[in-house]
Amino acid sequence: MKRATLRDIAQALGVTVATVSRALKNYPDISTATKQTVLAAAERLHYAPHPMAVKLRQQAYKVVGVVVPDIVHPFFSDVISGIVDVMEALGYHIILSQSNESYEKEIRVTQMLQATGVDGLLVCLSNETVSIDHLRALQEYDLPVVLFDKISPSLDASSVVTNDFQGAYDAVAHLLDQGYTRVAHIKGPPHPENTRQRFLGYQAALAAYGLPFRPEYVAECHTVTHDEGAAFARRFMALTEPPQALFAVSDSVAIGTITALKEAGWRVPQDMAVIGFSDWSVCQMLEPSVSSVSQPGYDIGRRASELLLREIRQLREELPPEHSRVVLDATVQVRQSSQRPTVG
Amino acid sequence: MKRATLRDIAQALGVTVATVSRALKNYPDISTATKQTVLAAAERLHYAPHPMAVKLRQQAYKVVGVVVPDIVHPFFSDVISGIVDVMEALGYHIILSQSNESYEKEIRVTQMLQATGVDGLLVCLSNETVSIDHLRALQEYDLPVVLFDKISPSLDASSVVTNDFQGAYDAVAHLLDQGYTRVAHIKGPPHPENTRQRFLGYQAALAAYGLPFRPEYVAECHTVTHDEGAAFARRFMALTEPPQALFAVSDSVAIGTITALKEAGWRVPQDMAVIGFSDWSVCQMLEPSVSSVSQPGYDIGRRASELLLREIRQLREELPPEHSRVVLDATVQVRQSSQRPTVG
DNA sequence: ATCGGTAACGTAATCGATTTCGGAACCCCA
DNA sequence: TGGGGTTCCGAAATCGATTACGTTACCGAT
Repeated sequence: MKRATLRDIAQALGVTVATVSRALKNYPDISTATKQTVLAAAERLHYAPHPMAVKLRQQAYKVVGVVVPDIVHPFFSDVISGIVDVMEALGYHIILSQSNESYEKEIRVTQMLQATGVDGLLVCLSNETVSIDHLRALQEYDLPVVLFDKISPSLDASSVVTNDFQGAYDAVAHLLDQGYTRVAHIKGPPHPENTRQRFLGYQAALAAYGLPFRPEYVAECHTVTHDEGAAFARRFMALTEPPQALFAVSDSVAIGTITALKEAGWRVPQDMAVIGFSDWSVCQMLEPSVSSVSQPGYDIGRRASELLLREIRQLREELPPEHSRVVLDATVQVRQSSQRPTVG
Repeated sequence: MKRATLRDIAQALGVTVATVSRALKNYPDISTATKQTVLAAAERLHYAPHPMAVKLRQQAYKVVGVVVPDIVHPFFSDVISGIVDVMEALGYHIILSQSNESYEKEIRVTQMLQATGVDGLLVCLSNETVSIDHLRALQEYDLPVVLFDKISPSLDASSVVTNDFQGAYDAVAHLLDQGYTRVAHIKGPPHPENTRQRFLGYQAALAAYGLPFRPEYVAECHTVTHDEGAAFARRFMALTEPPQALFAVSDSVAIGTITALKEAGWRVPQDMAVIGFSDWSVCQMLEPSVSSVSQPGYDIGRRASELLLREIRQLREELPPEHSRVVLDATVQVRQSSQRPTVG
């Protein structure tokens, strides 16, 4: 079965395509009688507008591109879910690409997205990304770009991120509020701004509570994995004065430390309290349940989508584009692993 | 900066758009000299073909639609990842939609995808879906559809699924091989074919090992959650002759049972062995680590994509469409929760 | 001088929908 | 009877790129 075109309807009724088009769009200067017959014929012939013909005319695609480093990651699943919900409600579709944390591939996919026709782009930069010229190039051609999660301050664009500093600060404050004075931190690699902010939040909390910064209580990850967490936990346990509590840059690292602590016969939280970052769903299922800082992934997706849609609208109305930088709070989820037993 | 069109180049060089088009596509009947100047001008004016104009002419969009019940689900993340990898390699993009396990929404999004212009569709049916008329309608208009995971035998289309029967059979056989004779099963609701197959695999394994089917050892979930697993575990423990091992329809249910068992002072696997289904990444992190049957999500995505691309190709070459039904094996991941201690 | 051949490019239709600019037919009223 | 105003619709341009079909000019051959 072939789809009918405007011409098919026009020929069937002995009118022109112009009339058919206007009748279908309910223009006032088409008689009611004609509209009725056109509508009937459209129904009968299974008419549906040809999507590309419309998009060519309208110069609007109702599609936005989304680039994430890794689709298989619960945080990005949340973000994507938020994006889809907002976009779908307004009749937009999303095209999904992943950069695999590769700078090269990020360039490739953004260019492919532009070439395939999108009204805008939502991008989370890869960890490898250093220059953002490829995104500037898109903006030069009037393609709005909104960054989320991993952003670059050097790109003049809207962005939505988690308040990593505040989340880290709150996590450490939660530990300090319980009377701990020796709190360690396993930080991420220096480059992604996010993990650097978590480290700064850790430092700021210590300072706010009048505690000294002790370098022997800080370890720096390279791979940010379970195993690295375990290794650092063993290092901390070997200290003459081990920390009482630990804030880890990610949940995988936090869980790794807990595994190592338990293997060494240390109890969590009695012998060491632990809190992670990201609030993976596994945190609730572990024994003990793991405290963590939850990032508002779904909301990040929503807000980023709204900003992008606003810029698309402004562009169509030839208004100057407004950029906003949104920072969403992270919230501490207190569970067993960081609850200090009532001090005797 | 505005993107240049063929006409811009043509006017700049005093030739026609036809010449420019052919020069850019390296047609033999264009002189080398002309090709050079056209290429140079194209470069200079930042020419890029207008995507919609090309797609309108070619009647091919290089885009496929993907419909899943729920984006925020590790299994579907895996599938999507496989789809993206295959599609991107061939220059195809994917448009992502979710049905939220709603039949109504599944109809809406499939129609929207057709209307927005895709070359084909990859669909995982929602649990609510009863009729598949909406997919038949797509096929009527020569839009290839490939189903995966949740499929419908009544649709004449290619499909890719996990061998739930075999996975369940192997899981139960793994338990029986260790000498257990009283093995319980927490089954899913009757409707999705997948969970029914797991139940059938359970029964088949019992029969193959010459063991009776004992109705008191079977419980049926409605919500398929952690809490339901816990409740059924308590029921099994209360039996005068409790089962020695348990096969759960999902990991969340399996983990729920383990929680309840531990709360009641039962040890896993010593007092009851447990194995789940899906192999979520949390299984490796729990204490004890949880055995499970892993579904090949990434491969399902890959195979489904390949089948869809084949049908798209066949359609373009006016060949009769070939349908294939692929069934991929699930593999048992044996961990601590199902390893019988050496019997004394 | 004429013909056939070919290299190199132009003309125009096409994909399907939208929209601007008219234009015919009709009515009303002076 | 003729000017002005509606009503309703057609003609044609437009969005860019692609391509079947011509056409021109120039070559060597007869």
